[in-house]
Amino acid sequence: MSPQQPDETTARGAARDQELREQQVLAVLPRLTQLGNVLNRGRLVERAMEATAVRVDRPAMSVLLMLHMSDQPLRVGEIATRMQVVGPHVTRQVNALQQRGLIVRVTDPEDQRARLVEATDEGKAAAERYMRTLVGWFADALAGWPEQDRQDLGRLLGRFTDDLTAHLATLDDPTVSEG
Amino acid sequence: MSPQQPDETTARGAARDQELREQQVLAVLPRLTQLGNVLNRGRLVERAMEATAVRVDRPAMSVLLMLHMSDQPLRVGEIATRMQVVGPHVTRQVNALQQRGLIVRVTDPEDQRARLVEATDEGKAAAERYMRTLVGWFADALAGWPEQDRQDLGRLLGRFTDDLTAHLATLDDPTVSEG
DNA sequence: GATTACATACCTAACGTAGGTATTCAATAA
DNA sequence: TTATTGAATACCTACGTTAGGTATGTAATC
Repeated sequence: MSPQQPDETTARGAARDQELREQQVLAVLPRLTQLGNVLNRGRLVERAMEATAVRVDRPAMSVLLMLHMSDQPLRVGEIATRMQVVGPHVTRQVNALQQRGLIVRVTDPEDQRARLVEATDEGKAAAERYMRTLVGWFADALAGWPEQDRQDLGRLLGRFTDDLTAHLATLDDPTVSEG
Repeated sequence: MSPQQPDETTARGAARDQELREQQVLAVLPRLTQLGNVLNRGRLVERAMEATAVRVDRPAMSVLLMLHMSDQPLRVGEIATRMQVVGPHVTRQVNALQQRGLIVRVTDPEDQRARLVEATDEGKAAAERYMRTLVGWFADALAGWPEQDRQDLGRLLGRFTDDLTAHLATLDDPTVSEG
């Protein structure tokens, strides 16, 4: 600790700060793993579908939700982009949803190569029920939290995701600087 | 808003509070999805293995990390429990790690039904390199954060995971009350 | 004619389930 | 006390399922 400068601006201070961050990350990493386990292997989606009598599989529900949140018909490619998956994956799910009558495909009048995917009334109702159930569960889990903590969680989680995404991008492409 | 009581204790206040929570959850859910995508499909694990010249697949690395963090040999069943997976899955990964010389299996002298899995020197070094790389990335991503935010993220993420796990458990088994 | 938007067919990774073998434990018979 | 035997435990092997990706074909557009 230099007597001239605050600790953080000295070389030793920066090193100690980095070490502190690494300690904190070491504590957070298992939490992230655990959270992933709860969300994926806890069959959260499957249980919500059971509770709301919607019987499609997980990625299909994901497509249906995407449509529901967009409030307008979407192209297959647009759905794929928003879900960050490749086209054929969406095509499969759209096929399944169509067979169950939850969506319809119409050729885009503006470009006949493209298909517009739109939820049917039944599809919209199913998505709405499903989402209410899921959101209700999460909201209940947070019911005992102080308002400030709930706000902070949303804020920090969002920033964390963004910063992590940005930082990982720089590992691939070092010409991009992180704002 | 009753003039007699603070809003939160009235029926209308509680309903509004619930609605507020649901709004906040609606904002958080996409973030969780996005975070899951970054962590899983961002091939984070694969890239860290590439960077540290460890070439096993993801679940195998997960087993190796588990061993590394325990600082002592573990049984196959114990690894499975800690990873929240079934035994055969661990067996597969242990087989792969053994073939690459990163771990050894020895019969547990205290119970010859069981196998103790222990990292070799090479395995320990690989796990250490891998973890340093990964933790470094996360720590760098959080480098610009105020110290308070980093602390809060760890705290809230941990509590969120715990509360969510507990709440989901009550959905299966309503006899359990949530502390 | 080149490109775009989608569909179809096939492949892979990360699990899970089913069922088998080797070892231990606990109860009973000799 | 020792031998026996049924049940439980710990693991392994084989196979199925799910959520994605890759490669390639076809129709519409530029």
